[in-house]
Amino acid sequence: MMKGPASAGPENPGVDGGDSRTINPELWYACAGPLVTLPSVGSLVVYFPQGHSEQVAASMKKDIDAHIPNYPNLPSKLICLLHGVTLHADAETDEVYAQMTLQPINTCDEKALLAYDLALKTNKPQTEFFCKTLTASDTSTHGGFSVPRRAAEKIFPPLDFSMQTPVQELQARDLHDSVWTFRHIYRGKPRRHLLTTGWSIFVSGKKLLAGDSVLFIRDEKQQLLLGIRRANRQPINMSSSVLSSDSMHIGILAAAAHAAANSSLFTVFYNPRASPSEFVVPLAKYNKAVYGNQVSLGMRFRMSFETEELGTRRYMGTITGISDLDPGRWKNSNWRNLQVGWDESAPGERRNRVSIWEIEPILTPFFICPQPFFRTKRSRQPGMPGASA
Amino acid sequence: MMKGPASAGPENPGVDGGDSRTINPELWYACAGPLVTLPSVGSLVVYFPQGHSEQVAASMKKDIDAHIPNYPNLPSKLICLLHGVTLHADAETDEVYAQMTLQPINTCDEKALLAYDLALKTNKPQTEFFCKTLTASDTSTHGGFSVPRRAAEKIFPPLDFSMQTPVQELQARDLHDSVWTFRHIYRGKPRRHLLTTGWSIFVSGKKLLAGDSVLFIRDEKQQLLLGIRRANRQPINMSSSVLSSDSMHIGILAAAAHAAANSSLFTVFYNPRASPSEFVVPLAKYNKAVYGNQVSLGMRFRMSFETEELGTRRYMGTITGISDLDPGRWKNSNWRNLQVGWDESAPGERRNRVSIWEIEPILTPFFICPQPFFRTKRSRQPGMPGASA
DNA sequence: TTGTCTCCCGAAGGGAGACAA
DNA sequence: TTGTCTCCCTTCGGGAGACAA
Repeated sequence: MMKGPASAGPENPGVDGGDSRTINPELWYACAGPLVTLPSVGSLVVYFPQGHSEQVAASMKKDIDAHIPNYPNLPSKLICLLHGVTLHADAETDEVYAQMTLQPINTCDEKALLAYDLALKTNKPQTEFFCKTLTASDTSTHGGFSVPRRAAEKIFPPLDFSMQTPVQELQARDLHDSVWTFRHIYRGKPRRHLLTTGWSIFVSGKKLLAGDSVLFIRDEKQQLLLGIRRANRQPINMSSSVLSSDSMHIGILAAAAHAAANSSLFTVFYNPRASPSEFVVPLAKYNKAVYGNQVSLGMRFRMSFETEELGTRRYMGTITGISDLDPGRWKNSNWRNLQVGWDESAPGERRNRVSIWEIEPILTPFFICPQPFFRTKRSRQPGMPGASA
Repeated sequence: MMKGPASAGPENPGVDGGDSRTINPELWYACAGPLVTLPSVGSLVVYFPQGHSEQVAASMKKDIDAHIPNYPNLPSKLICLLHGVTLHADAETDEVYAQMTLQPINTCDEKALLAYDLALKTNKPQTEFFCKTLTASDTSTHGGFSVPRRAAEKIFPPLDFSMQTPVQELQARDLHDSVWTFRHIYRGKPRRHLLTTGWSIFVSGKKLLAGDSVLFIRDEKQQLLLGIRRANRQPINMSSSVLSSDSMHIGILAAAAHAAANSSLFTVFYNPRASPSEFVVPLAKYNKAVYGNQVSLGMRFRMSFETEELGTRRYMGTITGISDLDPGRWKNSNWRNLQVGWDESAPGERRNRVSIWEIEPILTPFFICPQPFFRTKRSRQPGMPGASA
């Protein structure tokens, strides 16, 4: 058994510590999942304090307490200029998250805002990759990783098949720029691709379990990148010995309120896998959804969900109600104000409340708002931003 | 090798998850260290937002950013009623911390407050314990833990010395109420006490390194308790993928300000080992120190520090300056407003700024304020709480 | 095509006394 | 009294093909 020059464990060229250096965006997006996009720097976005609060609550496994003070000056949504986005990965868990710097802007010029319809360029890189959910054998202490044939052929450098048992050494970088080395061998009867030496160190290093997934990417420079996605979406983390959850929630609201009052910058962390809370939405996407669609009770729609193996699938549903999620605190918010039912029973947790920009309404010719009394009660003037903005 | 019924690892009877159940106070205090006391529930305390902020900054390894808004309505100290104290330990690291529920009280009746001089009952339990700093051999993969003779005799149940090699099984509970089982044997030539089977599982489970300490307590019910204290006081934790450090600081200040404005409850976490920031001080202790002593430049004092092995030692120093730590944000605060020099060079990090209630002034008959011009500039009226309260 | 088993053999590590600081 | 070493022997677990789903 030949050990690499740096013996066991990953080799980390960058001075990491946290993860404050540049993270490979391809890998970040691959780990984040097919549905995650981030708004472009310099674009306008809508920030929902309510959604932000929800994400923190999900991360803390704790409901928002009732005794958080109201911030009457903080609207349920803030139009912001997105000053910066940096990609990160948790040093412990590799969980991906993004830091965004936002600046609330004056919303007096509503016309200009409505006209804001920048092309939603998806700057998600498209690259060759494969993703495999780990089997019990893959994570067992006996033996290595069984590489799916097509995956090995598509992603890994070709082996020298003139050898009796073709072998090579693979190097792949993870989100922290740590290099992991694997022995890639083609052996057995019948022949198959395996990763042997180096694999178990990776599994234990990342604390992977059967059911978790690994993904390999080959980037444009023919370098291998390596990411993980954990199966159990249990809110991994902390009951935080540092800050009470009250203080956290207050911190979010007060920081946003302060920034709104002064048009100053504030910073949020967006954690795409912690909870389905895309609380920073491109203004163009928001406008298109809110002013482009007539939503009504009974309306049918499609919505994309992530599958295993990094694909997407669309499920059909029906709008069963339109109401504020938290009428006390966040009145007239568009945040998840649609109650929905689903045609199929849920693969994982299907949500029973969504926001309008998450769905694709199906406007059949025979089903354009036939029941006027189903319309939302507060008749919304088309062409006006929501009441509380 | 006889495995316990529950095979490897600790047995955890309580449904832990976090640590929300009752933590053994003796063990908590032992792990917290000899200098840590917590104010009594129902007593009055002084809360320093500045100190709280400092602790969070230390936990985040991040300085307080300049662009945190000022909270002009938030004084540098709040007199609070302490409604509740619960003891906790971090599920990951066993780091001890306390959650305190505070209620700011109206400070109009200053006379009553000054009169407040409840006896500072130290409710720290005093129990039999021993603490040993782990050697390289203790933490090596080969062999177990060498128990100091006196420690074994004082704390462990007596062995049956009629046996040729006396052996017994020990069970000890940690802060999470997990039970760890060890084989305690008296063998070797010359004879010594050792913990063998079970020890390495404990070391790896708690991620102990040479230099860390373990402590065993025998409580009044003759049960063994087991705690750890880590050597490297590196701020262990998180660059937090949940909340920006700005939001955290704002959260602290806004939560305190909101509670102060409404005389409502708020919650803080006090982490005695994260940083020397005792930011919740019994009012009696505060009053005694602030109004009982005349502090002057050049004044000599003693101050207690923790030694290894859970003892205390007092070091001598001299007051070299009296000034606000952060004159911009927290004017006229008593929080660490004394600059000090030390007679001996520091064992670990000796602090160069302390608060008056942390020191014991030495009032020599020949050294009672001989230099009037050394007095603090804003002549403090004795009998008046600090200007900003 | 690939997940699991079992077998083989080398590495890791627990548990003992020796020895010395 | 106790920290480190070394030796012994068990256990663990990487790495191979067998075999079956």
